[in-house]
Amino acid sequence: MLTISFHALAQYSFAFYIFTRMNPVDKIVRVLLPLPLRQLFTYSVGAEAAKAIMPGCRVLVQFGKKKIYTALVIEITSVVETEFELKPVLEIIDKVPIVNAYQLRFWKWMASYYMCSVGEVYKASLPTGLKLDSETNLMINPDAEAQQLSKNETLIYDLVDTNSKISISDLARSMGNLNIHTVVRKLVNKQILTTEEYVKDGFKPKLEKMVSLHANLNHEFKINAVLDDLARAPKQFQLLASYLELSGFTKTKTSTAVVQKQLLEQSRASSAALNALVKKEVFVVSSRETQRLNQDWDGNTEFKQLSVEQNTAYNEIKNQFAKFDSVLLHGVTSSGKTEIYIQLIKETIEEGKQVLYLLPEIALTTQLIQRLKKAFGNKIGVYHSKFSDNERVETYNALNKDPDKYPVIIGVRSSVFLPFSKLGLIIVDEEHENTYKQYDPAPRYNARDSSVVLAQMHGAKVLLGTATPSLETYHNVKTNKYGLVELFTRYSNIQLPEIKVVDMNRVYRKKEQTGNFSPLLYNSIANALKQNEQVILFQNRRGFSPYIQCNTCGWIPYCKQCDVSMTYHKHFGKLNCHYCGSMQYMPKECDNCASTDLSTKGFGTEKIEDDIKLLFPHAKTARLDLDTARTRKKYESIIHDFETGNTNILIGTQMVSKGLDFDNVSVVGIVNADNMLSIPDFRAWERAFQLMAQVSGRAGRKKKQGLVIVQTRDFGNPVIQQVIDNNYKGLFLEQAAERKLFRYPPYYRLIRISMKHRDKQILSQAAKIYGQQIRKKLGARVLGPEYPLVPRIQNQYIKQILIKLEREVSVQKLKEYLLEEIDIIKQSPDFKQVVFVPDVDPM
DNA sequence: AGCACGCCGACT
DNA sequence: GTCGGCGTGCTC
Repeated sequence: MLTISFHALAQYSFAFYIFTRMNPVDKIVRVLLPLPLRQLFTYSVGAEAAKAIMPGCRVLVQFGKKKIYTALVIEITSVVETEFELKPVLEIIDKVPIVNAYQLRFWKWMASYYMCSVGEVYKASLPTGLKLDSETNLMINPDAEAQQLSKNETLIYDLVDTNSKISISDLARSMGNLNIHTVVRKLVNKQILTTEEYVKDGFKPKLEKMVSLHANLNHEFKINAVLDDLARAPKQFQLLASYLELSGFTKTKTSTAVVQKQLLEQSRASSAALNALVKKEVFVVSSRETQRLNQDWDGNTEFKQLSVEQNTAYNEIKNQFAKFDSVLLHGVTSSGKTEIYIQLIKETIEEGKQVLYLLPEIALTTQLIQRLKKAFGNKIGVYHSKFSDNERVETYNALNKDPDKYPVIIGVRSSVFLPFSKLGLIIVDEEHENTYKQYDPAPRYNARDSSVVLAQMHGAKVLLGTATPSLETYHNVKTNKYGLVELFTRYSNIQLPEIKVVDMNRVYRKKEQTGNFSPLLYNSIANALKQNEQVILFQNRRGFSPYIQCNTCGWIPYCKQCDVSMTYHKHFGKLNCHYCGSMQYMPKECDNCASTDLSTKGFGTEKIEDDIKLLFPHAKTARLDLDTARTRKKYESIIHDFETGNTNILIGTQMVSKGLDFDNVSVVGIVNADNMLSIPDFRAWERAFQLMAQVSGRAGRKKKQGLVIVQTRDFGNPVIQQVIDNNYKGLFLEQAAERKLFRYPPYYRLIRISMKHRDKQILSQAAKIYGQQIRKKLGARVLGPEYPLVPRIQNQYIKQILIKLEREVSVQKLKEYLLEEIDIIKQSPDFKQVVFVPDVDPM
């Protein structure tokens, strides 16, 4: 099976070579490089060494003048003669393949569907620790002769001198990312600097010290003699006694090695005492490889009894799986979908198959992992970008070596790349989430859609779960591609919250507002606090205010590199561009008219927290957004504080809407629904519905109905009514009709091609010509080119072309055609540096 | 992607 | 006249 699939990948033909010169080598390998290049490359390898290589193994190769990359072997063949000398494989990293045939097939599909190279997929697939690449280090040549240096040369010389050894990338960073290559090359040519190519260390296994008895102590009487000798050294005596206990010697009379850390803890002895015993030849200390990953489960597993409704849904899912490969589980928030998943997972792993449980990036909470650990203990592997890279390598390797080590993987979108060999079930939880789509860098894949394909390759089933399905998925249900199971009762009869809408136009007209709060929201918060209940406030915008403005002349500060207004962050006292991340100080006066009358406009989470602190000085508040929860630890501690009641009011962006269960939240406030509804995107209303429905789902307690307050100036908006009525089907029908009319997904496929260049004119020209060219073939399916909402990011102008394709059109040939046309445009000298970025099924 | 080669304008 | 910036093309 392996060979067949690898051949399928060998889309790159050998005819490329003209065999002119005899250049016999023992064996050659064709390898894949982690680069956006569409070919494989050939390296030579000695016949003896070649025996150790298999397709799917990594090798180190030099590519270009300097760089060393981790390439992946695709094919091993006999000698051919090439017109140029082949470079040799520098090192064979793996004895056993670390990429299997399923993965390669999946990569190939992904590259062609998402219009990128297989190398780019390869790069995205392996955790960084498995892709060693080289850096160039610079050092001073001690024998260099003194000579006159230019300004930049001196600067670089000094930097290398003070660091004694510095990598080119570090040097470039300290020089402000200037073009340093030319200067460095000159210094190397003058023999002032020397270079050294070194391969960065990748994965390092974690070592653990183990203590065992010295070989001399092979009889119980000898041990007893030692114990007698130690009568006057109580710590050492205690150590040995503890050892005998821990190693099981006391019971079995045979001893095994014991973890040093554990031994020291148990005996409360110091390492000095241990060293003394090593010296006396009582103990021997050795190291062994250990896991970084928590294996702390006590082995007890626990399965909750399914409720009647859950059980019905569970059986229904199984029925549907008999007819469909993919099934949507449409269940309201708190309907207990997780318990159903657990049941299905249990069954799948009992059949000896693997399960992949996908979650959107942000929702990967301790809450859910704990619940699954309770059911499956150490059978669960977690794969998450906020785990350290070494931990991810461990999970990858473990899965590759032993498919039964972690039969259940919980992970974010990139876990579709793990080395599965016998998937039985993929669960895509919160399937509507847009974090399943990667935007940058390539591959711009959607993990939800990709897992349907991945499952097909393994003959596995896919369960998509959500309270608010994406239109795409629901459409697939309607057209009989996916099965459907509905679950509309909440677990343990928690009532759905009551949703009240406040007309903010009216509130502002009557000047009834307190800060940004209507009387209803204000009073409800006050009430909840009085009852010792918790409040969640949702505002889909971070920072203090989205922009500031001069009250005299209307001037608004914009980012210098992007055409977008700067967001004010009070905490840093700075203006921040949310597109390129650049910061600048809050201006004291207007740049245009020097007036000092500047005011903040609009509001974000930071402003709301500020207001709340003023209005409810005794309430403990926390903010959950990208600024406060940059790391997993910070995110978890904010959630933990709220769970345990340490904070009363949680203010946040969409982060607060993700699959969290709190049981003391009585009020949820959607502070401003309008900025969700007014986004100029065809998915805006769908997204607004999803967000509001998900946030609302956080309200409600066991015995008390929760209250959701939606503040809006767009009182009559149908989406708001649909949220109030919890009317998903209404939303679907209305939105679907519009999508059909305006030719959008799910009825049409979209491909968006973004073009970027520093020069506005050149960009417009290239975009126009490309548009005209493909319009010849595609006609009115091509829209644009147009400037996007933010037409310039980091000094690059951007134009976009949108292609709307009927579902029936065979897309594969068309994608190839689109790429060919890009190549043609880029042949023209003027447009060589225009960057084309194709995005299939954009979000 | 990343790196070297080569063309061309700015400044001793 | 040289130095350093940036565009062009190739990498087994």
